[in-house]
This record gives sequence, C-alpha cells and structure tokens, in this order.
Amino acid sequence: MELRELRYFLAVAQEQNITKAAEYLYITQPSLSKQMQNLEKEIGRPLFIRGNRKILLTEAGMLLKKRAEELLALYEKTEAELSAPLEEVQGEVFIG
Amino acid sequence: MELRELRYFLAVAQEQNITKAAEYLYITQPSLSKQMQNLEKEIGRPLFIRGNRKILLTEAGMLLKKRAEELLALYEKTEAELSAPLEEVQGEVFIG
DNA sequence: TAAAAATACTCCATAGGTATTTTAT
DNA sequence: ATAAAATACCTATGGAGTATTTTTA
Repeated sequence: MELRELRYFLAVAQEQNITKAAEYLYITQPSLSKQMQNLEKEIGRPLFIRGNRKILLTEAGMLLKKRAEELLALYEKTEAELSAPLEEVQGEVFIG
Repeated sequence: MELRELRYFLAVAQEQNITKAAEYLYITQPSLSKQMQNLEKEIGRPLFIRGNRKILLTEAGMLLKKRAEELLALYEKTEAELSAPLEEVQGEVFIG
C-alpha cells in the first residue's frame, strides 16, 4: 500500500469510473486498472463493486477512503511544512 | 517522499548511524545512503548533520521525524483495520 | 451494442546490490 | 588508523504505455 496507490484509489472513488479517473490522473486506463487490482490483492479484499457503468465502494473501500484522505492530508501538510521556512512551522515567531 | 523513505529515515534517526540502520532494515549501507540523499534532495534541505561517528538531525530532520511517526502510525492503523473483520472497525458491534 | 474494465505484451526508471574510494575523528 | 559515508557501476523489479479482448447493462 503506497501513497501513489491511495491517490489513485481516491480518484477512482471520486469519479466512480476507472477511465475517467485515469484521465484525471494523466495515466492510462489499463495502468490504473492494474494498480487497483494490485491494491485489492495487497489488502486481500475487494474495494470496488464493478458494474452499472459505475464503480461503487465496498465496505472495505469506504473505510480505506476515509483513511486515505487522512493519510494524504497529513502527507501534504508535512510537505508544506518542510518547504516553508522552518520558523513558521514552530508557530513561535512574531513578525512586525 | 514515499512511505519507504520515511521508514528508512526513522531507522537512521533511531540508530543515528546509516550502517546500523541499514542492517536493521536488511538493506545495504550504500542503498540507504543514497535513499537518504534522495530524500534530502526532494525536500530541498539537509535532514542530517553527519560527523562525530554519529548522525544528528537538523531542525528540518526533527520536524520530519515527528510527521513520519504520525504518518506511519496512521498507515499501520489503516493496514490493521483493513485486515481485521470489518465489523470490528466500525466499533459498533457488541459481542457476548 | 457500446462503454468500461481486463488482459497481454513491451519498455524504462529506479530501488537495491557489489566493489571501492573518500571522509572525518 | 579506522569506522562510517559516499561514489561508481550493474541488475532486476514493477509502474506505465500500446494494442486488443472481454465484460456487463
């Protein structure tokens, strides 16, 4: 389970469609399809119910969605903090 | 910035020594050394002060350590939840 | 019958390895 | 003088692509 896979997973959950999610991510449909199969295999349970021209999340899928959002939010916060001047991170510096 | 790199980084921060951390991680010293250089390049600032037979963390390194611990804890929690029966995850099922 | 997903390959970027050199105390 | 880190180079795994076939409503 890599951050890349979580990003891809959220795109699929959002678009409810692998083809559209792949466009959004600027990768091809087969690549994304394979990544999602790998993710399901790693986790050991299905994440999607494929059909009806829409992809829906299983219970495990809904749980993963919640956690993936938390993980990526924390990840992005970390990146932002590390690219900002370090003083700002501490929240202890007063300007002006 | 990948989860793998964060795991490696925490091992180095813990051992204060790339060679020992590499042993702990079951990878070679040059591989770990290169990964840490890549991580520092990605982040755009040094994470370590090398010398004195010990590696110490810079301010950015100390911040990353905190965030990496949070990220990996959330990651492991997620993995555990997904490999447990789903009912247990919801925290809404009463047994006995 | 037509979207969408899956399969079957090919390619290449990079994680990881071995051997060696450089750096600091 | 010596332990640790860095460098140089090689290998192989797997992420991503193109072309095509299978699903399913």
